Amino acid sequence: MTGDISLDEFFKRLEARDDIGAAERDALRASIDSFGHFDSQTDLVKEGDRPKRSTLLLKGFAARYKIVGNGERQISAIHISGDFIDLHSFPLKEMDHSVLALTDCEVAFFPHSELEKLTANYPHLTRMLWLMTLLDSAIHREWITGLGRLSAEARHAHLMCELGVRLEAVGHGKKDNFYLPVTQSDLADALGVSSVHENRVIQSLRAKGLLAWHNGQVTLPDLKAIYALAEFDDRYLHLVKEPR
Amino acid sequence: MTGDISLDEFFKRLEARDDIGAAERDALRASIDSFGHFDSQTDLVKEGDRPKRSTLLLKGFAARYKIVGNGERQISAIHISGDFIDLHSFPLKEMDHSVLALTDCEVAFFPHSELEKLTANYPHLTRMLWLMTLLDSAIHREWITGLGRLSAEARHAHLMCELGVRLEAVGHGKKDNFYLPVTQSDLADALGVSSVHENRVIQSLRAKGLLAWHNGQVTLPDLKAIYALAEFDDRYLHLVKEPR
DNA sequence: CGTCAGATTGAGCAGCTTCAACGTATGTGG
DNA sequence: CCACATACGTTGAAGCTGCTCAATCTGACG
Repeated sequence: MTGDISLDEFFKRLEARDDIGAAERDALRASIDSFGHFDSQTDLVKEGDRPKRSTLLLKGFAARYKIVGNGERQISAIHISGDFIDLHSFPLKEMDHSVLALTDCEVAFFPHSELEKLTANYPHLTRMLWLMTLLDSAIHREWITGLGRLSAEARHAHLMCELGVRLEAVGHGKKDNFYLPVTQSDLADALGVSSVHENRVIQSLRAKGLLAWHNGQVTLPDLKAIYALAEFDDRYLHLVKEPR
Repeated sequence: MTGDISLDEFFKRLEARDDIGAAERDALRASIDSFGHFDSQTDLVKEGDRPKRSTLLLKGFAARYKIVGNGERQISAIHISGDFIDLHSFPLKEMDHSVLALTDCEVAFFPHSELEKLTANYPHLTRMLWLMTLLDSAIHREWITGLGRLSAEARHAHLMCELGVRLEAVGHGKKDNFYLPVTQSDLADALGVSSVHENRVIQSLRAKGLLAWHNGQVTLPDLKAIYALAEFDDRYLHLVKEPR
């Protein structure tokens, strides 16, 4: 089962922000309790859960979401390989939202008891894990800005730009060309629009020559133009390697 | 200058989630470098800054915000007494947004070098500081859900409910009655609407008997009804005292 | 009394929703 | 291999939410 499984993307994500020593890598690997698989469209964790472990996404796509009163869904984050999907449940204890597998997912489980040992013995590594949750927070703020002040078209464009950069940073595809096997409905729920309108937004971007999307393969033919339309600046992703 | 200044609200905010020992309190107090004041409408930190210290808000209201291309502003968080406004700049290093004083503000500064010592010597306290940033994150997610899937009226109601609970938790007013000296424009920028529409939303809530607001004093005459309209459930604020 | 920030009002318009239908690809059981 | 089911994508038309522009009102303050 563990044959193919690697922490490559996770280490890349960390290394993109600061050096991680061999001892720290070993400590991280030793903190893993087990590996797991989730089928597409199943929940990895549910709102109200009190997980005793945190889940690192090794392979696949997942989304944090909440359901509102009328049954509509809002996605607050899309996670890719190398992302911890619920590291925050370690200090927070109770989940205030659910996480759904958008595709089949491979994961690694880190028991909170092991994470607690890390916080006692590896201060720098603790700050790096803290940092990982702060990156989620930075992305949340960017989404809030988009939802409040940008058009649906700009928001869609922005999400494509963001995913391109994040995927490239963990070695999956390029900024302007990557695999994104999710539905228009999923994207609509992330962007806060109806699936009908999301479809029209995509058509509009296609017509402008800013987006191609076939069989889950996204291409952004004119990066400069789509960055401008989306008002995208990747600084909020903090892809700067420095002592932390 | 330090005469009136106390960390009461901050300790209340922490104690609402877990016990903080005397040694931990002392360590926190000892980590303070200096105190400061900011006039209303001035920036406490600016996007792009690389602060060498983190700022704890002791008194007043502040807002994190970004400006978009057409000059519009989106507020992504409203902070009250006892909130760290840029604790995330400790691991993140660079600010990806600015923070504005909505009123006159009193603050305490924690140099990052001191925070680093805390992470080396006080693992539990470190997790509590981490927790403080994760609460911001939880609020961000709730705002995303509102911006994406609730009406402007429900969002306004939700924000009032949230601020009531948060203010009561640090000893400022009651859930249904508190002081909020900000403008309708500020709220509009937090809720992602125009100030004209925000004014109409407020009038509608007043007409329904769900909101009174004079001279900055907010009253929610029918908590149950406004919670229902806002779909407000305070679990995302994690006001549960337990070992962390 | 003039000034200014903030609040309020009206009218017309744009973005997005809703409802409903239809298209298209893939898979499945008989 | 066909009949059917299912999921996803696409299209049209009507309507609502919230925006823009512009004017007016109000209270605080010098």
